[in-house]
Amino acid sequence: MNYWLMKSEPTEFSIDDLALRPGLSEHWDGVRNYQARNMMRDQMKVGDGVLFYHSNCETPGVAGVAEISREAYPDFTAFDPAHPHFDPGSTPDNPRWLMVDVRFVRKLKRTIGLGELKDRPELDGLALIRRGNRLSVMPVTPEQWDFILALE
DNA sequence: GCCAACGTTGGC
DNA sequence: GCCAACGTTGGC
Repeated sequence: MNYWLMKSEPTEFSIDDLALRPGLSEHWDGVRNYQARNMMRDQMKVGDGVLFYHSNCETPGVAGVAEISREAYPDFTAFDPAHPHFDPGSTPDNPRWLMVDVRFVRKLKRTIGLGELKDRPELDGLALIRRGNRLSVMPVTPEQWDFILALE
């Protein structure tokens, strides 16, 4: 079993939104980075743990826990010219982008802020806090997973 | 293959 | 709103 951190802007899709979805599950569209796509395609399995991270907002940080509920399949938002995530280079016959489904597990009692994560030497290797990091999907080690959730 | 220009991400 | 950092694009 693997662990992940996935970023979303809460104004677009937040942990609270996920909790309101039927079946508590929703597709995770809009990943447009090859490194992130490859991790989803090659490594993400049903049941993997996900730290739900709120980005580009008032309190950036880990806001909840989710799990992978469906493995990678074509991101259909790339096929729709009217969709903000449209990519003419991706077609149903030859999809360039993939998505997974995630299921709500729980919302944290408080958001564990980015600054707090940066302060912890135990998390030095975490991709999230590497300078200039732009991955929206990144791996988390079991040790990092336990450590972050213990901060709650 | 190089690299400048551009668009995006995301913290602040 | 600003801007640093990054990935992608495309001319050459």
